[in-house]
Amino acid sequence: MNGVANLSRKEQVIRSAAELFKEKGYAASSMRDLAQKLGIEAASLYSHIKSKEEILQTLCFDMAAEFRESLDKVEKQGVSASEKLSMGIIGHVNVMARDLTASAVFMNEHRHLSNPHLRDFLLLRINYINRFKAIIEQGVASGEFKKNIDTKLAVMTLFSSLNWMPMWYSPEGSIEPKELGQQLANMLVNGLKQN
Amino acid sequence: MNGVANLSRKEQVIRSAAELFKEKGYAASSMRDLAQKLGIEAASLYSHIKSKEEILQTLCFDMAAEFRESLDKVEKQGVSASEKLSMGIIGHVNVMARDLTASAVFMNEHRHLSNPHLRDFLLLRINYINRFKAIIEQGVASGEFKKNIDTKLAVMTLFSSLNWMPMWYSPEGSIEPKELGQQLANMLVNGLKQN
DNA sequence: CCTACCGATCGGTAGG
DNA sequence: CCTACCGATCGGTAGG
Repeated sequence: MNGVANLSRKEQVIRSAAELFKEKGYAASSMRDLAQKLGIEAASLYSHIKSKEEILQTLCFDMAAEFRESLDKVEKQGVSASEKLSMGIIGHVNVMARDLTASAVFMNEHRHLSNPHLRDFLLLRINYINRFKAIIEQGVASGEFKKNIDTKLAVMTLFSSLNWMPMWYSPEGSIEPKELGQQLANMLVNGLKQN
Repeated sequence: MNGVANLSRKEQVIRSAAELFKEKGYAASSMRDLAQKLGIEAASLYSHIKSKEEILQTLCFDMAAEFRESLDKVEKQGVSASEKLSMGIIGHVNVMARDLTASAVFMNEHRHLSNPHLRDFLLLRINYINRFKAIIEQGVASGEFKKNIDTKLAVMTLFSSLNWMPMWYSPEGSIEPKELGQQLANMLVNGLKQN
């Protein structure tokens, strides 16, 4: 009946759940914990959501959609592979920085999705990774990147670095999201060593 | 009474538990799941272990000790900072490759330790990370690494890359542990770009 | 959003 | 290593 208020309350539930899932993990977070965070009874949660897993699905697939949109824009740019890779990294970091809590859940808790959701999620993820891999391969083909790199290893290393970020990064610290993305891109593309 | 047989059986329990914890996560793994894997009743597990958490403690602190020993050896070498960093990375990868299952648990499930174990674990980890950070700082001071890198960011990126490895690496694949360590070290120190 | 409640499952113990 | 069992907690429903 009250669509707007319901939506807003549902978003509060999802937000609180994300914080809880990030902190304790999905499986160790109980609906009673979540209710307590919101100051209501556990049974009352079910007027806003259908199930515990529905919350996880929302968090995971919403993040996946944002990552995809970010990469869509980058692929349209007519720039070199190394620039494209940098832009992809910066875009990925920006999406994460917009919601570090949901990003952490996306990365660490997706395995608790049941099928067919888990399967769908993993397909989205492998697709996203392969699009980055293609950019690296273009860079190898064009001579921008080293010929002897293992592109699968390179792309997995890249994603590892990016995906752990929500676990340690705090926007209150010295470095801002925009600069973080640029530093990360620079480090992964150019390495630590003085040329 | 039968010390050797007991120890061996206990190790089987811990090994199976590690596989389960890696696959489903600690909180979502039940002692009944574990018992089933071993073909015994859940209650029988408790003649080999004191509690579910004792298994997690064993896995986490044994891995932590191996990482520490590996880094001890590297620090004794009288080599340049970039060589030391490469050796540290290769050593870390070697330790992980020796037991990918325990490594995954070490990385993903340590947060389920209760205090004071969790606190102790986090102290060990921050100490290990700071030793790597010191190597990077030496490299910056000596001019081997770029002056403008954020060393905290660099070390967190390094560990992110390393720590996700057990999640995607399979020794049955094309690349062997030794080469994986070298490629990883090369990528992080020198970057992807052609010099 | 609440009270009252359900069946299932949890980690673990007693006693052999 | 087993049978038998415990109190606690789980996700979720009925009915208001």
